[in-house]
Amino acid sequence: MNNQISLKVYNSYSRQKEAFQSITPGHVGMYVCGPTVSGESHLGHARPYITFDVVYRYLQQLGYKVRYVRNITDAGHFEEEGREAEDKISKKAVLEKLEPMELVQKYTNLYHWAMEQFNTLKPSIEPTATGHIVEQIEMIKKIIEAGYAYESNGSVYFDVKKYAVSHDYGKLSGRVIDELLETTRELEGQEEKRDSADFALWKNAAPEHIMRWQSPWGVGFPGWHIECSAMATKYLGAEFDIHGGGMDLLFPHHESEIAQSTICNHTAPVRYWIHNNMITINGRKMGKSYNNVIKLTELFSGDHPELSQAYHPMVVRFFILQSHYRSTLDFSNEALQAAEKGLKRLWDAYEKLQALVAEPGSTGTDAELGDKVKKLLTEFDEYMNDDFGTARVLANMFELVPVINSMKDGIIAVSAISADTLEWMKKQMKVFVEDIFGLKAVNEADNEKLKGVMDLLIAIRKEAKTKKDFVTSDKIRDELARLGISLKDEKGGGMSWAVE
RNA sequence: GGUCCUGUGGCCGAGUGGCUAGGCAGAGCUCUGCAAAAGCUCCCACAGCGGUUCGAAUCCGCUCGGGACCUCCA
Repeated sequence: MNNQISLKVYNSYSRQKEAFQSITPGHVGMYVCGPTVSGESHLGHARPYITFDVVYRYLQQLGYKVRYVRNITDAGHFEEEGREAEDKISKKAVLEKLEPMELVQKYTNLYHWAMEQFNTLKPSIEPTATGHIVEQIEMIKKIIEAGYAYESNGSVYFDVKKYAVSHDYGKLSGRVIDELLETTRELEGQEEKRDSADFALWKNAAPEHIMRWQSPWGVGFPGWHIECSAMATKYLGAEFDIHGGGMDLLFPHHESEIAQSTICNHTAPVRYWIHNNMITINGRKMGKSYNNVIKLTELFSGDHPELSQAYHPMVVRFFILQSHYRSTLDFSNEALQAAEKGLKRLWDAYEKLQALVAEPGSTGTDAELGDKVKKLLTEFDEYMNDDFGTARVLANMFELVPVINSMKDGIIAVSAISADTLEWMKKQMKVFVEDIFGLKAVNEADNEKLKGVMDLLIAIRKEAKTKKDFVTSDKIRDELARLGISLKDEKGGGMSWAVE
């Protein structure tokens, strides 16, 4: 609990790191913008979910009871405001000859599957937009009553100009309201708005719309910002601690959320806005409009022209953790392959560490080494508390790797560090590697039968080696390698194996 | 065009006034029947030009390059 007071997070709203203090002591409310399930998730989507998964895990590690709300946008927003009276989901449903909800279900399932591959924890609540139409309508009503929204031709718009008179519209995204008001766009349907900066709370639905609901303003569907405001308010209250999402949502999505919720609830909704940066490919943001999307299914199977091989979900997770969440992260095969090897090295050492046994009562024969280890371990907490510095923690872990390997190989005696330090290292590594970073073994290896077979093969190979029958010993190792099982001789005559 | 971010060694990426980041790749050595793994050592970078400072990759200015948002977007 001591760490709770030293956590600092970068708040996009103030543009600086702030000491984190939850509204309700011991509790944290966190809302993260979830996926629009009108298509498959891609590598770019993986970043926020893994980033905020680590935030979620870390807050819990600090002793907070966290309510983590991550929505599913299944209501389909219009393609481009006012231009096409057609929502994404209904459009694609026609193409694929599926019911809208069937399509939504398909991609929701796929998304859940991918999240499971990444070993992300499930959110506390995963509300859907279609399940909260009533709440959204109620919220819009309140905004109209307050005088900050108006109805126009069956649609409802938020009055940005009026809001800006008394509120700081544009602060989060660094927008200047006058400039926004000047922006003139020749868009169809724009005449419904009093001002081009206004945004839709409710859109009247053209007859071809499949997803449509009855409202006080006629048949239509909710605007694309209101669902988050409505669901966050419902499950986290008028004011809550953390709102997360990608930086590309800063404007207009999150800016609009602030405006809506502020009018409706008479308070700014969010204490800490946290935004992750983009994953780029060849220096360019990954996104549909750039035609450079690598879907998660493709990433895991290697089936994409940009990919020279398949990448395991844990490799991707590790790759993302190796950079700071607020920096752009550039995808390349080289970088992913480096991550793959790095993760293997780290994980191997991690497993070796857990198998080390301390000498009871040992106080450590190498004080310098002991101090170094303790310093590296202490910094885990320090770095995480400094705006979730996962990359720096990993760097420290890699500094521990040679120490661990040397102990395993007997180059350094286990007793070089005290029993207490070793125990702490084992525990601290476990907490960070598994509990906070959410990493797990890449290969699902060991079942009992395979283990039995391997024990047998190892025994035969040992015998052969003793007899200098290297033909047999090499045959065993080489044939296993062909099957994807690596067998390694170790110092002291032992052998270890792993499924690659 | 406006707003903002950014430019680190072969590649990826931390860091941010003085102290080796780290990973991957590469070179050498040790260990080893061979191999793999592992250990040790080397490769010591911060776009360019000025300025501030005892001292700058880190602060300021300019130049050049890259990017994000301003429209759906993680």
